Amino acid sequence: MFLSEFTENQPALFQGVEKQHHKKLFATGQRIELGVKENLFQEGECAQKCFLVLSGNLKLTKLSDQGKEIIIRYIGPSEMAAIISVMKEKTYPVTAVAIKPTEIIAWKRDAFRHLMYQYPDIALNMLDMVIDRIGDVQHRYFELSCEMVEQRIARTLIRLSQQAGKNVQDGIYIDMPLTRQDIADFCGTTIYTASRLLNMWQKRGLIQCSRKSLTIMDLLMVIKIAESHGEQLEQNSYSA
Amino acid sequence: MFLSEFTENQPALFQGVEKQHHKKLFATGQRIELGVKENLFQEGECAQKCFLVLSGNLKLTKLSDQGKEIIIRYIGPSEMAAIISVMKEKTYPVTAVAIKPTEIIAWKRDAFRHLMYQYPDIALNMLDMVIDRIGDVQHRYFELSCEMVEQRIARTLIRLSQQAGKNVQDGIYIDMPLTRQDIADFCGTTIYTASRLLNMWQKRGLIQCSRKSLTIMDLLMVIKIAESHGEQLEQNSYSA
DNA sequence: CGCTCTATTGATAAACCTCAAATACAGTGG
DNA sequence: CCACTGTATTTGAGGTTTATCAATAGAGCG
Repeated sequence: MFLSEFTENQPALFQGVEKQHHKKLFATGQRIELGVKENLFQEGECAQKCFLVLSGNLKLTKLSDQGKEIIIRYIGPSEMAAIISVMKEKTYPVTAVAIKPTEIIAWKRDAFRHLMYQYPDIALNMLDMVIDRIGDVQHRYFELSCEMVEQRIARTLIRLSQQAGKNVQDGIYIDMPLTRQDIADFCGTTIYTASRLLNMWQKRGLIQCSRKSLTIMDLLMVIKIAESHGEQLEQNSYSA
Repeated sequence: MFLSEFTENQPALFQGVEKQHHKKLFATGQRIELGVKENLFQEGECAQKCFLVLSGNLKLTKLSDQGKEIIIRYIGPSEMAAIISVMKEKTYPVTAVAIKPTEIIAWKRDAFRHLMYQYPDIALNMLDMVIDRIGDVQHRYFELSCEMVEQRIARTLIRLSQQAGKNVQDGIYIDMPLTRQDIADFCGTTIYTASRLLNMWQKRGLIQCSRKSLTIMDLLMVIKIAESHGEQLEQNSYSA
């Protein structure tokens, strides 16, 4: 984790950081238009901020021209977002939605830039983080480009389980409120296809899902599907 | 452009940079496995490098498990690549192919990291650059997710014309050797579909293409296709 | 002028989206 | 606790886009 690492190594530096941030709490469902200058946390004076999630989860989404919502990623505790606000003048249309009560701290653009100038460690940490991000997006680009829906949904489940999975008696429970629409939007398919596949997997005992919960019972099998090179495992997916 | 900006503002700093880089020339078709430690520019001692293109063009690609090639991006003069090598220990499987004779300068991992520590401007410039990159990938992720092949190919042409376009008498000539396969790989379709569409556009006078050259005659119309919300302009694409 | 590699073109089929309709569910107020 | 209502999900049928396959044609090269 970026910040804690940093603060552990150099507690003195964090004093300065501490002074310049703002704490905020968002209720479930609350939306923050990251792209709108005047709207970022409702503080007109200096809206260009980046932030760190302390607790809860945010969903970062973007709306296409045709009204289709795409989920960029989910972020949870210890993850940062909106670094772009710090580096770029121009705004860009991304929305963050709290899917749980979420606590964040934010830095103003100039304060954060100043910090990075003053303490190159911060800049390098940011760079490191942003490069991880590129890896992620690029990987998902690949999946979309090469893989079939079945594999992509499987990967989505794996991804979610890595980020918000909790070991429970009968598998890995994904501790986030997710709709079918969310899952579909996260891997570039439709709610219908997602529904069909999830139900099939449930029948086969791979997962256990209801409206509000999702548990992976057989992770190995899900991984197998994600990594199958497109060939059908067992029966045809769309039959039965 | 990152480096020139930097050198103009602080010529003294560049002296240090100058000393620590390596110049290399690649012939057309030469491949560089960026992911293989021992192979990056054939200098085993310290393979983790990032580089800047001085002249020519490189194609950055990644091979999928199923053998499908995906083009990550093309880079030309003044663009950097492989920053990931500087920030991450782990290697990752990307290949750069020179599609023209290409001259680059490279920095060793440690040298570049040191530079960034010493001169935060460099780190911030890198951060800025990497964030631009995220924007690009993310945008292409969107396109793949929401748009039809026709629009994506149109966007690819626009993108290429922005990067390597030269104004000529009858349009914008794209100054890069591109095969149909390249165009297909760049926007996530097949050579067949790309061929069909390009030929159709040629018949309609939008572009002029042969095996080795590609000229956009009617950029406005290409933009219109790229931004059409999926509805057919004129006849059905696959007929005629 | 054969040989190889790339491009074209037609036919076919697969994957998946779209639409419509039915059903299940969660929350709410009585 | 139950009926009610609005939303989320499921499911089927049909259609579209685009990949795949196969075969041919063309370009460049020694």
